[in-house]
Amino acid sequence: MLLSWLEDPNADDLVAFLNDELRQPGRWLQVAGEMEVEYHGRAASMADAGDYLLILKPDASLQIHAARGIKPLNWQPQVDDVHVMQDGGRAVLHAERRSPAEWVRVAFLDAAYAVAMEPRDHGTRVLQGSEADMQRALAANPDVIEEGLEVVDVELPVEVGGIDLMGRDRDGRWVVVELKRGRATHEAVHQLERYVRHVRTLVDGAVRGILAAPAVTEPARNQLHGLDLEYVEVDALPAPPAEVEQTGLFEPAGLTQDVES
Amino acid sequence: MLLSWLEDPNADDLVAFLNDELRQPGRWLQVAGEMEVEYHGRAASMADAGDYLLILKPDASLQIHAARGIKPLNWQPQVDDVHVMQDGGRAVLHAERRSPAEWVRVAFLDAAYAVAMEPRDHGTRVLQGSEADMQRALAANPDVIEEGLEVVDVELPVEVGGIDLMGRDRDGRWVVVELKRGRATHEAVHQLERYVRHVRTLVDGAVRGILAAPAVTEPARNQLHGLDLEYVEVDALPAPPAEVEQTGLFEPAGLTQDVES
DNA sequence: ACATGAATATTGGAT
DNA sequence: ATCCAATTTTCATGT
Repeated sequence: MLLSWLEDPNADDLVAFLNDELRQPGRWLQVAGEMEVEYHGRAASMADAGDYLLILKPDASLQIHAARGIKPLNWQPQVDDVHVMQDGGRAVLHAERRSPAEWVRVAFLDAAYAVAMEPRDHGTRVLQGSEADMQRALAANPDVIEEGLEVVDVELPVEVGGIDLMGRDRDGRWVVVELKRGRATHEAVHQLERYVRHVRTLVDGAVRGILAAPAVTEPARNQLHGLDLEYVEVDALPAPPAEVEQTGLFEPAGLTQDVES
Repeated sequence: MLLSWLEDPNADDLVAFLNDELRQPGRWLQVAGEMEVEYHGRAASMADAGDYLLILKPDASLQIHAARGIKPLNWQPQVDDVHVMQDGGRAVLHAERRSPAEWVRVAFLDAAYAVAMEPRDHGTRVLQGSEADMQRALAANPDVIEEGLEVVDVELPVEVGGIDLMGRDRDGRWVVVELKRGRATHEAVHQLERYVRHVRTLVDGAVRGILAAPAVTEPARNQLHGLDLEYVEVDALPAPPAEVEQTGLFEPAGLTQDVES
């Protein structure tokens, strides 16, 4: 991964560097240091001077991270125009998005470093344990939900939304199944209730509603019972996550380190 | 912002560097280069070798970014333990979280650089235009929703959830108001319908339901009408976002640059 | 620790 | 372009 970089640049050098690099396609930039950040658009925010990390990716997404949290302090999923200029002796970056109309302005008070990378094509990524995976697995093997259950439809669109699994139990009753990959809340119960109520207007005979999830919140479980709906415990992942000790691969040869919290 | 850094380190140097820096509290680390990333926990994922950016913040949050998108490829909001070690000639970082049990493993195939920063205390940040702001503004000035509306309660907890605004109109009828800071969808309509239905079981007389948002999706609007509920357009931000041209502050002295997409 | 609901949610898919 | 639903959602705020 080619890269060029600047340490502790002054405003002139930083402006020149950024303008230079932004002219090249495919660049991935990072600038760290003391900044002020302002945003106007879907909301509006203003951050006083602080030490932040600005990331500008080759896909023209921008994010500014503070020293804590997963989520950026400010961001823009798609930057349509970016300008870098000098303003009052400071390097200033202005990123604009057309739709929705919004902009982020970063004033660099004291840049610690700036890096421009040129990443090669990234590798592929596979993810297991999504709700779609669950749906596929359960559609192929409905017995996990209930002995004798037959799946008739998957992601069946009805007026009030999409029914995850539609089936018939061993007694021929219709069964509406709502899936959640995580702990199901009362929202999931409301969804299921809506679907069941809707299906009851469409078909004759009994209609059962089953919430299938690895866990339910206590209030949700109570609501379920009150509405005469059912809960079945279903895991999102086929196998439980392997522990470090179980794999045996990652025994620390280096230092064992507890992270500060 | 103090920092130390390494360019194009070999496995030994990277392991030593990371172990060294992780021992210090308050460090903010970034490592860029070719990596393999594996995750097991709430889900499971595996990313082939690719150019990524790993960020380990002083609050013990970890994220690994690919060259596109706002969201990281992998992350961990709270790392309880990290180990850095050598494995088959590669530097390997293993980050573990206890609850929920999950881990991320990063194998560095070709690190381009590693930086350790020590950020000072960050500045303060103010955000305008949240739903809470909307709620406050409308509670203080309900005429924006409707002439003569009187707000009786804010965030009123009822069995089926929390009612954003509860009021009475000029004719003394109860009014349930559901707020959305963005475009309201059919989910908001369902929420409002639930609240209105519930309130009707609690009080005598007519109960109106109003969805207050800057916009509604077309299906949601149709559902509203079908349920005899109402929509009022309300902006989340007091003033529209200022354009670059309007401020006059950010005229590019530097290069005007269109970002590649 | 658990539950709840907002978020500049982002992201991918369907229409 | 719009709408919809999942997300390892994260995050703040209650209880």
